Amino acid sequence: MGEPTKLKVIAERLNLSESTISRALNDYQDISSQTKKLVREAARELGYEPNMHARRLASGKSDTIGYVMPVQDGQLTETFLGELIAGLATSLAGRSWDLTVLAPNNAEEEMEIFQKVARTRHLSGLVISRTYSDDPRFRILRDLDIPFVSHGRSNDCADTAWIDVDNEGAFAEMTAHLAGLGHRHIAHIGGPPVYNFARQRAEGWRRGLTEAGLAAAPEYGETTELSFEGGRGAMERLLKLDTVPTAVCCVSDVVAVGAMQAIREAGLRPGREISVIGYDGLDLGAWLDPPLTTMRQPLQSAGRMLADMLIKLVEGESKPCDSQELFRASLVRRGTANPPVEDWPGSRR
Amino acid sequence: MGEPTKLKVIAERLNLSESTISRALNDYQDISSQTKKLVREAARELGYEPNMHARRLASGKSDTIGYVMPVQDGQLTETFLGELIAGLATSLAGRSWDLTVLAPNNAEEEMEIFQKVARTRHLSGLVISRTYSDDPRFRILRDLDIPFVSHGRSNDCADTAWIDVDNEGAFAEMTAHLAGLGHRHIAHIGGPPVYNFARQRAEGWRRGLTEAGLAAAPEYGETTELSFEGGRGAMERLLKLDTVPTAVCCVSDVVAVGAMQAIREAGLRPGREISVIGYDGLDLGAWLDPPLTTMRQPLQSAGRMLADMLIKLVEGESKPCDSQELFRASLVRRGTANPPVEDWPGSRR
DNA sequence: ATGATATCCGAAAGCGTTTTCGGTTGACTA
DNA sequence: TAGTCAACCGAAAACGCTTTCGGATATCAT
Repeated sequence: MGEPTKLKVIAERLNLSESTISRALNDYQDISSQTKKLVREAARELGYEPNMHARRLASGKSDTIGYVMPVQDGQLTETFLGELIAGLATSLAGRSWDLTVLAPNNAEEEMEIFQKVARTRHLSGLVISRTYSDDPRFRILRDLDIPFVSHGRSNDCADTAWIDVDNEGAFAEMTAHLAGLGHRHIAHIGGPPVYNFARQRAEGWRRGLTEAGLAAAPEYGETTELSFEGGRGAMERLLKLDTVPTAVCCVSDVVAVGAMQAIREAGLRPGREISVIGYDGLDLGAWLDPPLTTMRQPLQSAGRMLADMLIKLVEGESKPCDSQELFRASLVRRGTANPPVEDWPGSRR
Repeated sequence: MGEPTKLKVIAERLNLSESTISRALNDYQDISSQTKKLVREAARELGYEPNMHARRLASGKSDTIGYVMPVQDGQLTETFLGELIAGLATSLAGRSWDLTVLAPNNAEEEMEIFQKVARTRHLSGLVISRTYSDDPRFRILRDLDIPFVSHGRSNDCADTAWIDVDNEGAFAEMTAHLAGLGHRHIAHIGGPPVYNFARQRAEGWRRGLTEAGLAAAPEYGETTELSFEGGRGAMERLLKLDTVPTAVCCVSDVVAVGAMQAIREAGLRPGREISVIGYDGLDLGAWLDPPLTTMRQPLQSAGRMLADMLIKLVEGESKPCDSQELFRASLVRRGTANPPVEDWPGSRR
């Protein structure tokens, strides 16, 4: 109730000037620690909260970063968005920065947002996600001189800031796990190679094969949409091959669930005749029968880390190329990855 | 590159005063339409974007609303957060308002946020979600005189703005559907009654029963956490009853999936011996075997509507009690709701 | 005592808008 | 022709803070 207290009333109450109050609160070095204490107490008593618009106008800083939501081509956004945004917001709130969310509906709108940010500088930096192998945003944001960090890499990220999971390592490990169980016919259902993570995961699968001394048959490298139907369709194709694989590495849990369905529809059982491993660590995988073996990446902390990185970039405390962090994903053993069964495919092999 | 153009340069270029430029761009009535056109053209040519901090300071408005994320007690947030936030953001962007996300870690922090918003008015309004039956936030926000809309109702929402789905109607319909299929023993696995939607859904189930001329046996009204394990546990209890229900209405899809698992573990098949209907319309339900019958609510537009409502409230164009919108959920027929099987439970009944 | 140095604080000029108020035109009425 | 009234625009004061610069006082060595 009543007017919010501003610097002026604190100044009058303490018989000091507004500028002194301001500098005291901002911990300037040329204010005696005694007056600082006085000012801080008075500010607390009076319930002072700085007017952020005035502050931002005067200082030229915005203390705000923007999270650019993935363009809504699919609806693959669901899972991690909540956690990521929450992580960003809490980390920023700790330093009394703000998070604003941008939701471009297409690449064009996204570009307009970038342009506007570049002109007005009303956002100090951006977080982008869902990166493409060939992602023009990296170049553009660099050219526009907008500080940014990406959740995921691209071809063009050598000297930008990013965090990512070691997709290739994860899929190499996944493949090794299957090979270790005795599988010799290990296929891969990958995602559209425009996504950088899809390309990396396919690469990891190939590396895993060669490291296990197995050949990467080209017909075992399927590619499909990141959806249930995509996974099912790809698996159906694999099931028609002369030598049906006994194990499949899937680019995502959702795709893996689709693959499982196709396996069931072929009269087989996932985890017996054909092992399946997914990726994402979604809870829903555990609810299936049998529960889906998968790999989980640390997502809860990703938001926080992105925020911290970006703030440091904005404040000039670090350089983009020093802000690159690779996480490892870890195998979650559930029910769909087992040794191959002896008597199958039987007559066909 | 270079300095962003401000009012001054437009003024100098057109030999007009800054104030005229400002009023022309803001479509004041006391500027001739001719100069307005001139000004607008010049502004476009020069790539003018108003400095929002200056604007907000001068006007005293913030043109920003805050979305308060649900406190992270569980992780039930996942599904709808992305869509909701996207809806909010796009709708706001259309009017060049901003969306900032607040992520309190507990009720205390949430309260601090409210206090701060009340003092500084740096956010023009708030959107809250995940409402409780007994939700103190409604009173507090009203007392603090902060414009807000809620996604979900509460006991105390008679004269506040909200949008919600007709939970009671949905579960009455769901129950009627099962009764129409011939079921006479219809149970309900509900959520914690602190959540208003959980209470409403339980109520809808009861109403559906009485409208179908069936009695609501108290032991058929289960209550549990909103999780897979919760659903499984509740279903296990129902399976131990003397008269096992032949159909179950579940408060959410996730709970329903848990219930299906319990049914399977009992050697029965969901959709045959025991029908199951969930709620939320999650995609994952369609991936199960058999696919889960459920009810879907319109979520994609909820964000947009919340934003529109709140803006109108802030601008004084409407009153809270006139901003109440009830959506209907619609049945998604899939595989788990069928007529009861004749010969079951057989000997036990 | 004299200057040199620190230490602390006030004055004042911004930051880029918005918005009120009054003044200048010209047209229109009487 | 004088007066009235719109229509249109400029001047100037906010909005609440930050930040530079210089001035005052006190401290110290010379």
